[in-house]
Amino acid sequence: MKKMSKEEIVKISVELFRKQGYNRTSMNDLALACGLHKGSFYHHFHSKEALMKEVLQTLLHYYNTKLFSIAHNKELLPKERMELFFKKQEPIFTSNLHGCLFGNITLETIGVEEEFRTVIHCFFSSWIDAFFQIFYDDGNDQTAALAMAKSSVMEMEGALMLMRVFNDAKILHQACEHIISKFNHINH
Amino acid sequence: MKKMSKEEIVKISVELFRKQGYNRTSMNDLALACGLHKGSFYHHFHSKEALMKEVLQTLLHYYNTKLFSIAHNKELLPKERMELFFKKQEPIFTSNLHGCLFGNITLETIGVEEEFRTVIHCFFSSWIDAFFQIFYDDGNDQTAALAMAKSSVMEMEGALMLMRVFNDAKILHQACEHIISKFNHINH
Amino acid sequence: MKKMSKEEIVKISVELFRKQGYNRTSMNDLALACGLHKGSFYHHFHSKEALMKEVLQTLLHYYNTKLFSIAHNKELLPKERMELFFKKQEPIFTSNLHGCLFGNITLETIGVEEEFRTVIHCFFSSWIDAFFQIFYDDGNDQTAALAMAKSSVMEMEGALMLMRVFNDAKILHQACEHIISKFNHINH
Amino acid sequence: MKKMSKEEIVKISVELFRKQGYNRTSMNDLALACGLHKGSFYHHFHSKEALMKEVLQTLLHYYNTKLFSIAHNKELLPKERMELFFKKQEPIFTSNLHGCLFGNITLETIGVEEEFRTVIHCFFSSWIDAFFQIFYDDGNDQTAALAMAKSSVMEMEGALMLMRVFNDAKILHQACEHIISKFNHINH
DNA sequence: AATGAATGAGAGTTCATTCAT
DNA sequence: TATGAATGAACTCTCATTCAT
Repeated sequence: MKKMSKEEIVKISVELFRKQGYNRTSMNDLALACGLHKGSFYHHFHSKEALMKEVLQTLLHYYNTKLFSIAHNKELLPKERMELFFKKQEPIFTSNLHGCLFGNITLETIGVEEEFRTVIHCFFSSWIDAFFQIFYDDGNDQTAALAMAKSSVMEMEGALMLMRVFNDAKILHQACEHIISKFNHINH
Repeated sequence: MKKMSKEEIVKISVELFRKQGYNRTSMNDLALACGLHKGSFYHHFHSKEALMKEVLQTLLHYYNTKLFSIAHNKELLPKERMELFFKKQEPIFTSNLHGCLFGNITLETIGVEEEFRTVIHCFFSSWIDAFFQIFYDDGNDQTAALAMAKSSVMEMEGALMLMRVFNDAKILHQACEHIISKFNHINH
Repeated sequence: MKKMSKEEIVKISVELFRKQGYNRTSMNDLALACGLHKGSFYHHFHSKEALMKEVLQTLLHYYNTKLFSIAHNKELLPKERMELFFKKQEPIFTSNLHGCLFGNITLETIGVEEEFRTVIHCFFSSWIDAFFQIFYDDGNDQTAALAMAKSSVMEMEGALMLMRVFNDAKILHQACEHIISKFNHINH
Repeated sequence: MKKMSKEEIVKISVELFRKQGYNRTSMNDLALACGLHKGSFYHHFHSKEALMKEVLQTLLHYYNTKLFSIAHNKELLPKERMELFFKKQEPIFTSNLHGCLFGNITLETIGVEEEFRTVIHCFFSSWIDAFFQIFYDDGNDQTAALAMAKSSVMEMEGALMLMRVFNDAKILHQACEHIISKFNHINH
């Protein structure tokens, strides 16, 4: 009788969904990975969809508090915040070369599963907001900062895709450096 | 009795896979969309995987000849080539806001279905090659041109992702403009 | 909800396979005969082939312990052992005139399904071994005893075939008597 | 455009059915083996069952005229007839170690496909009749000759089964020799 | 005749979900 | 709360058969 907390299940589920995607990960896969039986899963989550939603919300909360919050830390210079952001993000996204769960499941689900759209939307909005803050504080005007934020998020998600295609974590690293290179030198 | 050619089936399949992804598109979905019976599909393709491979290869060939080839057209200025590329690509990628099939299925399948990796790999390599040619001809040195090419492809794939998340084709358009803005003014 | 144990399922499956053969018995047939749903079968056996293997192995074990073991019972005269063997075997093989599962599926599967060959091989080897022991103990030398054992097994399998063709259980009975008639009179 | 006569198709079908059995041999398998397309098959035979019936009838006729007829050739001694029978039969039954079509499909179909029972019945009756004739002419009384005939056919069918299980054509050969050894020495 | 496309039933299998114990 | 058995829908795929060309 293994007692599993919701948190542990969510943690393990993140990893499986991140690797295999939403549809190719069965409830059985998840249960086995948790050392539970399929049926036991339904004591914690009443459906696969509900589990996924909780997974995404937990992850969003984690990103908000651990990563995106860095952008608002006025004790650091904008460039320093970005560097810290990259430093903290890299081990998460490159682990096992499986990328970012949100990115991974966005294109798989967005055309079919409306239920995830809201969380996904929030995730990307928060990320863009975070980068916007950094670029704005770096002296760019609002429109410029927003454009830079969006384009940086895009570049990172694109980098995560190419990283998995080419099996090469350096691709993500270089994208980060490219973004860093956009910062004003005046500030330093 | 409706007669369907492989080409027609592939065309219709592209659209369904593009919208719904690989796993959520069943052989039945595809058959119905073609006005055929489930079993009739296997007259043309011996498995779903084989169909998908043919879909991807056909599409890759299409991109190579219709889009990526533009990059090597020396009769146009580099920037003009890029503009033509964007002009031709936009209606394809934005139609129904379903994005780019390759991008859409990459993150869904790459961790599980090894069989598609090669075509996907080719697609991204060809795209990067094409952009490299343009940036190189625009006067950038090899390393710079390659970096610009990669980062542009990433930005576009990221833009396609955000386009679908935010239901807004403008996002892709702006990414294109952002890339165009990187061109040297000297050439013009 | 009807609960079915593996053993019960195997028992029922033996009967169906014995009557209809391997290929003409569908998972649906088996499920219905067990009062289960097609899909429920896969809770117990992960494939039809796996089910069949278990069926054959269970049956082989049954034959080894209940029938072939008689051959080694030194408390009985060789001829008595053979008579006991025939007495015990007859109700099994003649029930519903469906013959012997191993014999029935050997010629159906041996040219196509390599997976069953090993168990089938074991079955016939064990049977020949058993008869060899009896004939050897009856005073025949090794080569003679082996030849008699083989030819008796062949005659019985042939009899089982003709029994089903002619719908007549007597055919098997006569084959048994014919084999009994080979025993030395000296022992008695 | 390959023109195939019914005879050629039947010949090829015998081989496939002999190896793979009835149910595991698809119309497609047969068509391909004949260098035809599935659809073309139905110009010659209106169903798989009809094809099989014709295959069995053709084969029965072949056996009747080429093999079983030997038994009635009064110019030869009974034992010589049996020897000739075995000589002619052996290459047919041992080729590719696939055995005898009738034997191979009897146990697969007899419990399910009533349509083949009659031909199968005829085949075995003819065979037993032939052997009966030989043993009767060898000086055995009617009941003895019939018993010997039956038991010889059984032994041969059993030998064919074991031959395939043990991948060893010698098994059939030894069964033939065993049968030959039953002949009266007085006649020779 | 031969072809190639379509049919439709059904096979084996997977899977999210339910529920008695 | 955990288990293990059952469910039923859906999925991929096979196959005998049909039929216009």
